[in-house]
Amino acid sequence: MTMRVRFAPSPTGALHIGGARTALYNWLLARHAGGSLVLRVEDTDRERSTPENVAQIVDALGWLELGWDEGPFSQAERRPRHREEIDRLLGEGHAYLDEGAVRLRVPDAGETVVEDVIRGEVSFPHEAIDDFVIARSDGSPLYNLAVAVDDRDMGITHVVRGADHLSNTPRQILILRALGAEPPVYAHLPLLHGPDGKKLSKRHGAASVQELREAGYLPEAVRNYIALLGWGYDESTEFFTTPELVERFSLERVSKSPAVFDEKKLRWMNGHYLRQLDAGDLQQRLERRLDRPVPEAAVRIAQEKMQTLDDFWSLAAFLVEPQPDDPAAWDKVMTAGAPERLRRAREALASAEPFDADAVEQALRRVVDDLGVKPRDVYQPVRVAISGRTVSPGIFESVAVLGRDETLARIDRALERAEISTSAEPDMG
RNA sequence: GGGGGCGUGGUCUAGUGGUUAGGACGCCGGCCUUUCAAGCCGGAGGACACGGGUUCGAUUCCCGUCGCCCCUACCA
Repeated sequence: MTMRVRFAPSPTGALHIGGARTALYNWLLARHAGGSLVLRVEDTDRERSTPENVAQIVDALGWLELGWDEGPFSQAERRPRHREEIDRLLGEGHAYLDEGAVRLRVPDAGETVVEDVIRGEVSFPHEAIDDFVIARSDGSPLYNLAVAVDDRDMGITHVVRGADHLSNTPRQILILRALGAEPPVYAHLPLLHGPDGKKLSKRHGAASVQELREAGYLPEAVRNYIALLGWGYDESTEFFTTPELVERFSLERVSKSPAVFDEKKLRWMNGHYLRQLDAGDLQQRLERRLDRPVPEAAVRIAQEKMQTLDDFWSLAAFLVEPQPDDPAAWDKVMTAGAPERLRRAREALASAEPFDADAVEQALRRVVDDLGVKPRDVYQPVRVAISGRTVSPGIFESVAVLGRDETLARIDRALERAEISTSAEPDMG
């Protein structure tokens, strides 16, 4: 029997990183087994489900490059089908009316056992399960009923979802059995928690896929990172290409304990992916994102220090157009001796030939030697003069990319300012 | 309250009845006679939640306790 899995988000909000991970695991399983992934939108809560949220989820999956084979199906649209089964359950005595609502008859004794791939056998005593409602008094079907009917109708072989559904599973099995169907294989993934240990919610930083995208993360990095939230392959491998993930992922190795989303590690991993991109590709992604052309040379030298796409602008905007000074950077670097060192740097750069990173480096090192100062005493004023900040791509590369004319012009402007501020504060050194 | 799940350094994880408990992020320090969120090197940090067992020996098996989470809705 070929594997059929499903991703069944409820469109009551944006797709969270936890949902994204569930989608990824299902996708990996389907790809690995040559089976199918069904996208089913569980929108039977008409109060909270919105078309905008559905669109957002579809969009997020698209960005993550997690395609599906069938769907998206709307659970709400399958209501007539659910109704049929509810009537059948009623007719066969498996369910009964209670103040208009329909309740499933749950045996008083015994237990229902969930065979979970990740957690083993989990038993639920029937005494702890009430005759639960499967249809509202207006006739509309409820979650557990809809899920059970849909999973069976759609031929789902493996239900892979968050552990928050484990307690609902015996109810779904009870419905399935009353319908005369065999339950699928279940696998309940460990939940994702926020840094405070609580269930992940909007309050926990960049928790939605949209926010991750806006923050400048790469879909391939996000996939790699979330794959590792609840799963590990061996004792040291951290990076997996998507084909490797398809090949190596297995439910048996999924862990049981909840994980916490750590954006710091995602940043690190994203930086690694960013550095592997070829400059042209990165340039295209940046231009699409910033909606403006950016020079390839600037992309090339910024690449080695970026961790997110968003970092590009703060790191290299000065290469695209003049940037205002960061006052703190100015104060820190433009001390009493700075103007003299800047003047010497200007002089050396004026005659550097050709104006490339090597020549710039030689020129500036000569200034350092001649003055007998520390390298940073020369480099930092130059850096602040051209970029306005204490952080930038490599200084020699930055100067070379900026070009001689622009570099000299910016140093001149800095010199003017430095002289004004130095004479205004004669005591400063 | 009832039922269920989970518990390896701050975080993600590997692992086994006998290991110096491995890797990664983060953190700290050094190097790159330049900043740095990059790179390289080094370091601190865990007696594997706690208490009992079983065992020659338990992080690994059993029981209990505690903690956290989930379900217990005419939400999903």
